[in-house]
Amino acid sequence: MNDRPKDAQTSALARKLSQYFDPEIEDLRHLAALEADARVLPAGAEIVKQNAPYGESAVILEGWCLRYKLLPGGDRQVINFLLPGTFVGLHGALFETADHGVSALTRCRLAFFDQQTIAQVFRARPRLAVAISWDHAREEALIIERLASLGRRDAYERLAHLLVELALRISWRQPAQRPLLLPITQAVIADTLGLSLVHVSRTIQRLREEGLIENSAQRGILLRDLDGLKAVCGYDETYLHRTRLPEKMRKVFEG
Amino acid sequence: MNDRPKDAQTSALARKLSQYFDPEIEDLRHLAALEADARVLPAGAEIVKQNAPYGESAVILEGWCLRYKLLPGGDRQVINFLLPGTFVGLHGALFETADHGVSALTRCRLAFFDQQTIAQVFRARPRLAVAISWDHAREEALIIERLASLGRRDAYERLAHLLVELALRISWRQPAQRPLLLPITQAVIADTLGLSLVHVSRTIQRLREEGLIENSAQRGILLRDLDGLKAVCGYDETYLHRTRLPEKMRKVFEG
DNA sequence: TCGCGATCCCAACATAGGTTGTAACGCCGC
DNA sequence: GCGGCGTTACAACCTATGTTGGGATCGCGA
Repeated sequence: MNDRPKDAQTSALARKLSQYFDPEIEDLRHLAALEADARVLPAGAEIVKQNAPYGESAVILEGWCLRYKLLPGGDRQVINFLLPGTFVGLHGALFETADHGVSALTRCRLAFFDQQTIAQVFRARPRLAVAISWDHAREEALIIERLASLGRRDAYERLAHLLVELALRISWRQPAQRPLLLPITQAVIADTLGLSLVHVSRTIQRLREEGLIENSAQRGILLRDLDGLKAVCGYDETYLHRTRLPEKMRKVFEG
Repeated sequence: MNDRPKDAQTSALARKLSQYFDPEIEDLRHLAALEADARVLPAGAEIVKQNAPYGESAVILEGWCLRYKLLPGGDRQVINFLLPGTFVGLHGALFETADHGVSALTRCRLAFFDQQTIAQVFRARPRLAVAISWDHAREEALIIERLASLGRRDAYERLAHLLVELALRISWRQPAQRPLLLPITQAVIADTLGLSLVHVSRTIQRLREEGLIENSAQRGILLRDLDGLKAVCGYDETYLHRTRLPEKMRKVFEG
């Protein structure tokens, strides 16, 4: 469903939104305006500071970021993983203070823009506003699925589910990429799945013994048997919503 | 901050969005168009069916609804509680199939509208589109806080946190309402907090023994000591975002 | 009036997962 | 080469929570 020719030069943002609709030249021009001010950040850099007033908003051009929440006790709960083409602090800017933080998981390239620019985009291209709402709803679906994981799956299933989800999200963007190596540490996994570091280690060990993953190589986790992992957690990818806007809806919103 | 005079006749939706900005007459007229087709549903009615194509969208006029996800094993994970003034299936309509269900928790009055109508509203009143995005971001913040609860709080704190959150959401809408009686069963709480029914019962008992709550009366849980409950979970209400759009942002988006 | 389903209570037992502690390995700056 | 830091491995023990099973209460429809 996503096999139309793609320009390798296209920005990640445009590529993502074009999963939703066919952007016109004018749309692409406005998206490009958002991506003018690119900066490189090292892994671990803090992009949005929790409990501080919101600063600038940005789009991720390259690399992974992490949204997380710090709790009174000092614990950290990872909310979700942000891949290239994702906004950082777009909707949050509508609030006074940030109720969560965002940091760079890997080395990243981000494009910062001010609110004037995005407001301008919304006014000039209402269909982009709808596309961005659609994208927001899709990101929310990921968070909801994680919620269901924490609530109703055990550590073994949770881990398998997370690994499959990340693998699908990556390989959807870069179908060619092999092997499937995820750039995450066990500490990040623990804070994502609501487990202790030790138990993550135990559970990874189990998956390894069963031949589903491997992590001897370098940093990161190597997925060896994606279908096996899917079977472990009964993976159902409906929530990823890997489809375009239904034709019926398109007519309504484009009309 | 929210003590401007309110017309009791105003719809819940208009009241909610006016926490965000001052609607003009024209805005209210368009919102009213969404609320024309009101229907009453009994408690337990299914509004959105998981795994089925999306049907109509709606706004809640009265009563509480429940968003939930059914997992392969038959477990249910409650996503969040929808109060009057909340949309049902608004963004979901942009997807092909529903990845979660919505049902009426209490007897409800809902106003259904078709996509043509809402698209029309967005075109005619862009500021309403922004207001609705703001509202969406606020609902998402609730889900994220729940995620943090499931990941990093124990049963005792989780329960206290949920009770405080619901109490604040209700009493914000109806400051006068006393006593604070929540219309939820222990089974719903269990499915919300990722606990077993039995453990919810145990934990409620503990809160009762400590004089924080009471549930002898009728159906539901009666909150007796809100500050005590807040202390139990270290409640920080930042994530509720009970503030209006920052002045700076207002200028940008209204300009 | 009876019975039935939903809700809630309670106790005994089982286990998933947390906590603490130790150790090995690779990477990087000095 | 050394030392420190981040990451991972693994074992012993502990506790929060799940499971099972029994029973009480209440509202409501037949």
